[in-house]
Amino acid sequence: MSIEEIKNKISEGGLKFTHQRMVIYKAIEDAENHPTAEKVYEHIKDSNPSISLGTVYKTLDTFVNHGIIQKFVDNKGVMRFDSILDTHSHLYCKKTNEIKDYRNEELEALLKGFFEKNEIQGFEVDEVSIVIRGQHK
Amino acid sequence: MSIEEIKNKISEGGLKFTHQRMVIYKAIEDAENHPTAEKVYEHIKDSNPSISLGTVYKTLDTFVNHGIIQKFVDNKGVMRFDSILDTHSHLYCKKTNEIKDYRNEELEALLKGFFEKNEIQGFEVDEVSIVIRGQHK
DNA sequence: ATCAGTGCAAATGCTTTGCATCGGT
DNA sequence: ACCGATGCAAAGCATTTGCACTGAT
Repeated sequence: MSIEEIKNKISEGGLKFTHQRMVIYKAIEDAENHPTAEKVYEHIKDSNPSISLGTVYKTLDTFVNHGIIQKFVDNKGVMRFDSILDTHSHLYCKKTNEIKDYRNEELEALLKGFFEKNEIQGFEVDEVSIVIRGQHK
Repeated sequence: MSIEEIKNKISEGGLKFTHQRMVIYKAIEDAENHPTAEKVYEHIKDSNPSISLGTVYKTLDTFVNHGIIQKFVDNKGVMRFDSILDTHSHLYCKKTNEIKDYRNEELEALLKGFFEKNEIQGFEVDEVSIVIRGQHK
């Protein structure tokens, strides 16, 4: 995503465009494996030593609340951030603790079909996601 | 589950059978919505004021390591405990933060079939679980 | 009697909060 | 200039750890 596009994305909804937000957004977008707040901080602090960890947390939170990024919890209870907004599944590696995307249209269609046919009584389904645990070969 | 059965379950694998372990196991089994360590402690402390929160944490951890119970992380990053060991999905309620079981054989068969047919390259799948987010009607 | 289990308090790790200062609009 | 964004440090919460004491075998 270009700098202009990121700027527009941040500005939508009345957020101020700042250097910190630019850098933090790029860090999430560049990371291939959904980073923690700490990882984002590690990644940016060498070239931007003045950005504080607190700002990273606040900024990530702001982005999530404005629908700019998503967050979820890993199996250790730590928050992970993701610039991809549409539905996809995650592969959790027991060895390395990495979390990678898994996209499969057939699987998504299968699940969508199932929950359209089978209502859960007394419960309104918003989203369904899959957690695949295992390890890299 | 009877007291004798719980006693056997705990004794298997060389664990000592203690009053604390009995009480903590029963608290998990009785709870309909996967409790946190804190909730287990809340539930037992009136009738067992001498059991400390630290012991609840250690005991739950021991149970998990011996395959007596399971644990998972909720969407706030807090550990939840579950006396049911076989595969099942969870319903997360956005309103109440409750987590309920959802069991559906067709869904489990569907997923099992999918992952038997579709290998994920470079990744060995151990278990697949579904997270259903929504709210009670 | 032995050694695992327990209680308590201190420590840890991740995240949030308060508040004074800074900077984008 | 205004008001939101930032930096820093302190506080908060869930969980873990260390260690002396207790109790099941």
